Amino acid sequence: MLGLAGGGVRIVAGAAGWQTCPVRRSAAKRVEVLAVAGEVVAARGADATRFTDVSAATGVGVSTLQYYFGTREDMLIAVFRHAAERDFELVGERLATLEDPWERLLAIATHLGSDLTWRLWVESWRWASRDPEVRADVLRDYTRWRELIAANITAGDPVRVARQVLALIDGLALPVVLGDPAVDRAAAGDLLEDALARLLGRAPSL
Amino acid sequence: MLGLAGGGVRIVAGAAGWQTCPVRRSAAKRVEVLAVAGEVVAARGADATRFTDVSAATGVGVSTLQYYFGTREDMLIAVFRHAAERDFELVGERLATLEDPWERLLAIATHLGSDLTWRLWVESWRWASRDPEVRADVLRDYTRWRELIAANITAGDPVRVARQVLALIDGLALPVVLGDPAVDRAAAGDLLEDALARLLGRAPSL
Amino acid sequence: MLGLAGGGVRIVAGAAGWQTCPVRRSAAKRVEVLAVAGEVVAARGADATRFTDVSAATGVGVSTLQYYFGTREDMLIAVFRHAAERDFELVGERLATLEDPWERLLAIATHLGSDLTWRLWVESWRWASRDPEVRADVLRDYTRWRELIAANITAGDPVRVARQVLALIDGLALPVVLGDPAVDRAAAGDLLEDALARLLGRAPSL
Amino acid sequence: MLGLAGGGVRIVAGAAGWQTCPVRRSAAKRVEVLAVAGEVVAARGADATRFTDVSAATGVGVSTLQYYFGTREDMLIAVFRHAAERDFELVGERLATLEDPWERLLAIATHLGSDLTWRLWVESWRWASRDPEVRADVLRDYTRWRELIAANITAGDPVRVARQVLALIDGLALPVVLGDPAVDRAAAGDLLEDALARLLGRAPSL
DNA sequence: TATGAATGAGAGTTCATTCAT
DNA sequence: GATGAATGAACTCTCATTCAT
Repeated sequence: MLGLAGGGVRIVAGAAGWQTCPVRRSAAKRVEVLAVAGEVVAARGADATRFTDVSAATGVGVSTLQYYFGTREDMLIAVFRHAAERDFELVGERLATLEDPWERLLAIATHLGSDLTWRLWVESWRWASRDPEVRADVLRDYTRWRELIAANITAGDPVRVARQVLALIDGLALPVVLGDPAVDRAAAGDLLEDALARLLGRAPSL
Repeated sequence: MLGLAGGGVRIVAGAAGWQTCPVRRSAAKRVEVLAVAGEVVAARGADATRFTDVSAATGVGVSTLQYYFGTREDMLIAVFRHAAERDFELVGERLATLEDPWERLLAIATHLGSDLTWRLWVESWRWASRDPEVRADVLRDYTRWRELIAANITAGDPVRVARQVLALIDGLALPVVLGDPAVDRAAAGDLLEDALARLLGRAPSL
Repeated sequence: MLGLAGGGVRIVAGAAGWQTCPVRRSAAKRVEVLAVAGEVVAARGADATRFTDVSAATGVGVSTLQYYFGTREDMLIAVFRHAAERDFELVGERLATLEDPWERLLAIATHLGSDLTWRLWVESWRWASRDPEVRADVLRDYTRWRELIAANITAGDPVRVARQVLALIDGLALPVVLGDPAVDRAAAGDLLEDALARLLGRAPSL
Repeated sequence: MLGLAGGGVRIVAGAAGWQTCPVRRSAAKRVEVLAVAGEVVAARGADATRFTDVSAATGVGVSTLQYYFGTREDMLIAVFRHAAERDFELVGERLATLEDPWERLLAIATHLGSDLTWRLWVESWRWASRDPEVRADVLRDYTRWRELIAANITAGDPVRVARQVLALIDGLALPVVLGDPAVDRAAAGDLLEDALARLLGRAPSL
C-alpha cells in the first residue's frame, strides 16, 4: 500500500483475485506526474479529479497512470503523500536558511497557508475522514508540524502554544484561500503575528 | 433560506443555462429532506453525494428529489444554504438564553465545531472555491459569524480579535472532527479559552 | 436474486452499498429480450456474450439491458432460467399431443438435442460449475428431465433407464451439434432408438 | 502435439494475419506450462482464462507466455492440443496393462470422465464450435476415441455400439462432474456397465 | 531467449437526466 | 404534484499487445 516506499512489487486487490503490480519502475516520471497531479487535485478537488484530468495535465495516458498508481483512489493517496513529503522537504530547506524564531514560524505559516498546500491539505483531511489509512498519515503529519512549530517557540508552553498556532494558521488560511476581502494574505500575516505575540506573552508588536 | 422562502418560481442555474423551477410545493417535506440530505453530505462529502444516497436516506424517490431541487448541484447548494440558515437560527436561540460573553463565545464555538456543522462548512467552502454563487453565500456567512463573535468581545479590538477567534475555532475544529487524540474536544475548549484570555489581554485563567 | 420471480424490488449489491433495483416492470419486453439473448448466448457462448451483443441483437440499448437485468452475469443467469422454463413449456405442449411412449421420448430427445437448447444447456452447465445458485437450478432441472423421461418408460427399471437415456441424449447431441459427419441428427436418432430398445429389453427394431 | 513437435518456426494465426513465431525454445518449460495452463483452463473455463491467470499459476511472466505461445487464443489452442495428446498417451499406457475388454472400456471411460479431462473436453468442444481449426482437431480426436472403444467391443456391431458407448460416457460425465448427488461417479460406473451389457446383448450383470 | 514498461481498445457500471403518466 | 421507465454520457478498470532491451 505504500506507493511511495521502496521498489519491488505491490500486491493489490483486483476484481478477479490478486495480481502483482509494479511500483517505482520509472520513479522520475512518476514523481513528475505526482507533482502535476497535486495541482490538479488542488484545483478540482480530489473527488472530482478524473484520470482524464491528470492525463490531460501531464500528457501521460490514462492507462499509464493506472499502470503507475493502480486505481484512481490509490493515485489520490499517492498524491497526498507525495505532497505532504514535499511540504516537509521544502519547509526544511527554507528553515535551514533562517535563524530568527519568528521568521521561522512565519516561513512555516506562509508555506502551510499557500494556496496549493492548503487546498491539498483540506483534500487530504476530507479523504482521511473516510479512509483510516490516510487518517493515520494525516494525524502523523499534523503531529510533525506541531513539533516543528513547538521547536521554534521560545516562551510560554511550547506544546500548548504550538497547537494554538497551528490552529490559527489553518483557520486564517481558510478565508485567504477563498479570497475573502476581509482577510487577505497580508491581513492574515498581521493577525497571526499579533496573536502570536499575545500567546507568547510579549508586547503585541513583538 | 433563499431556496426555501417565497412562493412562485425561482430562477436557478441549470446545466443548460437558466430555467424556471417551481418552489414551495410542499415546503415541509422539502425541509425535512434538506435536513437529512445535510447529514448525507456531511458524511459522504458533497461530490460523493448522489441522488440515490439522499433517496435512500430519506425514502423519497430520485425523481421526486429532482422535482424538488432540480439538478444535483442545485440540491447541494440548497443543502448548504439550509444548513447555514439553520446554524444561525440554532445559535441565535442558544444565545438568547446566555448572558456571559465567554459563555456566548463558547456556545458559538461549540456549535461551529460540531461534527455535522463543521463538515458541512468544509463542504460549502470547497464548493465555494468553484462556484461564485456559493462563494458569495459563504463569504457573507463568514462575515455574519465574525460580527456575531465581535459583538461578544468586550475588550481590545473586537473586530481584530473576532477574526483571530473565528480562525482559532475553525483551526481547532479540524483535528477534533478528524479524531486526533492530541486535540480532542475538551482540549480544544481549553486551548480556545486560554488563547482567548491572552488575546483579550486578561489573565490566562480568565 | 430471483430475477424471474414475482414483482416488487430486488436488492442487489452495488459498489457503494445497497440500492434498490426494479424487477419485472415491463415483463413483455423483458421476455422478448430474454429470448433473443438466449440465441446470442447459444451462438457466442455465455462468457463471450457482451451487453453490446445483446443490444445489437435486440435493438435495446445497453443501459436498458442493465436496467432490466442488473449486471451482465445477472442477465446471463436470467437467460439460463428463462430458457430452461421455456424448454419445459414447449416440451409439455408437444407431449400433450402425443400418446405413444416412444414418440414422447423422441420428442423429448429431439428438443433437448436441438442446437439452441443443447448449446444453452452446455453454457448453463459450465456456469453452474462456478456459481452455486446456478448449480442448484441446473441440478433441479436435470432431475425434472429425468422424471419426465422415466414417466415415459414402460419397461424395466424406469429410473435407471431414464438416467441412461438422458445421458445418451446428451452424449449424442454433442457430435450432432458440432457437425460431426459420423454422427448427424438422423444417425443420432437411430442410435438412440436402437439403444433404447436394448435398454428396455425389447427387440432392436422395436 | 503439433505445437510441441518439430523445431524451426511455426506458422500461427495472429490478430493481423500470419506471422512467424519461433518454436522449441525450451520445450520442457513450455510443456510444463501447458500442463498447468490446462488445469487453469479446466477450472476457469477457456474464455475466462487470462494470461495473468496462467502467469500466476505457473510463475512465468505474461510476456514470456506470449513469447511461448503468441496470442491468448494460440495459447488456448495449444492447451487443448496438449491435453488431447496427453489423454491418448495416458490411456494408451493404462491399456497396455489391461487384457479384459470390459476393464479396458472402463479404463477409457474413467479417464474421459475424470474432472480435468472432461472439463477440458467441454472447453475444446465449445471452442471448436467457433474455430474451424479446433473443430478439425476435435472431430479427429472424437473419431480416434470411437475407434479405440470399438476395438474393445467384442460383440454386436462394434462401430455402432462404440458410438453409443462414447455418448454414454460423455452424457454420464456431465452430472458426475457437476456433482449431481443423483449420479455420482460410482452410480455412473454402474449405469455404464449395465447399459453396456444390454447394448452388447449380454446378461445385465455381464 | 526472455522480460519489464507502456499503451490502446473495449467492457461493465454508475448516474443524472428526460419523458410520459 | 409526484413518480417510474428508460437512456446517453462519462468513467474506471482489465487485458492483450507492442516495443525496447
